[in-house]
Amino acid sequence: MAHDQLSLTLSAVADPTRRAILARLTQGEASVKELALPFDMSIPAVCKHLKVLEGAGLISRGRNAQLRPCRLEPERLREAAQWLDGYRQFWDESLTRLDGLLDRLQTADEEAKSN
Amino acid sequence: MAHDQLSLTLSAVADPTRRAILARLTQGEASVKELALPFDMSIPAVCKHLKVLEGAGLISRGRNAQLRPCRLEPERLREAAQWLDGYRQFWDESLTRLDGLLDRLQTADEEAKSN
DNA sequence: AAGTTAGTAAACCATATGGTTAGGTACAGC
DNA sequence: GCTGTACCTAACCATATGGTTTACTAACTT
Repeated sequence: MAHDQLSLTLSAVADPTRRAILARLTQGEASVKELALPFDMSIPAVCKHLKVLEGAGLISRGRNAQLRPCRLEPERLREAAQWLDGYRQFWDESLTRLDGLLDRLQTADEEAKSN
Repeated sequence: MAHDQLSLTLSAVADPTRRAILARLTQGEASVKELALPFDMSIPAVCKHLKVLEGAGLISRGRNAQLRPCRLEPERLREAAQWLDGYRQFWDESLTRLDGLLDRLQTADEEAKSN
């Protein structure tokens, strides 16, 4: 739908089947059949997921006889991670605020004990 | 569709309108009207995006008279960033391989010069 | 040459998504 | 109590998504 690269990457990776495929590919190249094995779904369905991943640039495909092995292409994941990094300060911030709250609670607790 | 938390987070964030809303909310709380302003789309459409973001736990909503202010909730973004971190080694690895390649090219170049 | 294996393409289907308009609810201010 | 503002719901529509089955192509095997 939206076809900017980041949206492409994120929506590709928003599907658990496709994330599992990526996880498998961290172990090394794999054929379509190998990739399909763990899933309770038809080979063409897996093919479609691979097309989505390839379209997002998250995998690339080779050729070896009648096999078309898939390989992980991590660059676009790096870009997505960079986008998320822009928000890191906000969860760090809430941790800081939580720490502050815990500090105040502890102080209050110690004051209560000392009374 | 897939309703595990990570899929919810990633598909919420896969839409550029919703990412823009999140970006706006890093500046602080905002009303629906304020959030809708930059977009060339109806208020109900923005409302739907807010529902998706809220459903994914990426924002929370308050109440102030007839306003229903939205506030960023970064925790789920942190979880998504953690998932992506699992792949960090792979883009680091390709950088390492690229570095190695550049090293070899440079060495070859220097050898060529010295001949 | 015939058969088998790996993968893709096409047609189809159900449901999800992202938008619209029209109409409703809740609160504030005169 | 009426009016305007802010927001939400409902109904609808077009397109996207995720799956199926069936049929095809390409390459290896015998």
